[in-house]
Amino acid sequence: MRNKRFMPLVRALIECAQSFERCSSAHVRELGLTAAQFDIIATLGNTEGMSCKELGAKTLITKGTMTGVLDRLEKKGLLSRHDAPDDGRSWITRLTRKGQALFDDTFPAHLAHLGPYFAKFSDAELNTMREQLSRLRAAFESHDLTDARSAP
Amino acid sequence: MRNKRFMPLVRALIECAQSFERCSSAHVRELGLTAAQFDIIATLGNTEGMSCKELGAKTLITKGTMTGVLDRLEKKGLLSRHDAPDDGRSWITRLTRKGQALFDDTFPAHLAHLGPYFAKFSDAELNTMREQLSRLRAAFESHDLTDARSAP
DNA sequence: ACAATATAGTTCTAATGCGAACTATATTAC
DNA sequence: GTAATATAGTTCGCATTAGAACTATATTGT
Repeated sequence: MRNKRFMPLVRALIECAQSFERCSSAHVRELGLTAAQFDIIATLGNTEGMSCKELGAKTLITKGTMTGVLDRLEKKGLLSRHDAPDDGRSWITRLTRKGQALFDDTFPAHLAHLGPYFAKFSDAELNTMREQLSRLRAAFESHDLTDARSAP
Repeated sequence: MRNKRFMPLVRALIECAQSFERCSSAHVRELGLTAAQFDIIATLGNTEGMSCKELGAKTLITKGTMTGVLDRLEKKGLLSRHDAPDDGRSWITRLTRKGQALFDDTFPAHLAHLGPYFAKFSDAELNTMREQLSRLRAAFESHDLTDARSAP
């Protein structure tokens, strides 16, 4: 059957991603934020703000979750929501001055925290891994593996 | 500073893992289970059962979450808990006949569902990726990046 | 213009997910 | 043997996650 040849890779992938999340979020929590909250702050840092949809695409947080995360950040005074100029359904979410200050304080510190974990990997190695993971992801995203599909 | 050279890899890693989770759990949900529940069923399938701790190590579900997942599976009649013979604090969790039947029905089907996503990857490629991911994970797990450690 | 459809965000429910506090049992130190 | 400590599971609080139903606004087809 040879059905299971990919299982060790799957396991390594999931373990690696979880291990990174633990590394990363342990540090982020010390900064007083959750991983999802930090993700939003990091994405909005040094930008003019963006819509909920754009945030969802860049952070991989789904929209149902997004509302709650943004609500809590807004309550903390770290971001604000403004009417989008050209779409009455949409908001522009932007860091407040306090939020931008938090970004300035924590983002470089977070990168500095993560850097050492990658010390043993050359740029070329990081690049190769990135390419392979992208290729694998593309395979996962291909919804029509063998089927023909009717019109969208 | 060259501080951010690893960010594209991190992003690719997280996206790839999430993409896999979506692929996998979309199929699992059709079988009437959540991803965590299926993970437990798959781990217990064809075994004599194991402790909560062992399950946690094999599935990466933390013990705080484990209780709830096992409770729901027990309520569905898919597994049962028995006293551990040599440790009064511990349980042996085992699939019921119904649980084993579910495993037999769904596990091969799940592997068959996932297989095509890896069709374009050779065994050698899968192996290389697995090794690299393991190496990366080992880096994340190394709590002492620069420190010496005392005896265990 | 108007109806059909699509999209942006919100709300809802169920299930994780994590860390911390807690209980009960084991193990160790002395 | 008893106190100190460690471990297995449970419980709790809070945040996140996914998906589905819902509201309000846009877009499209005619």
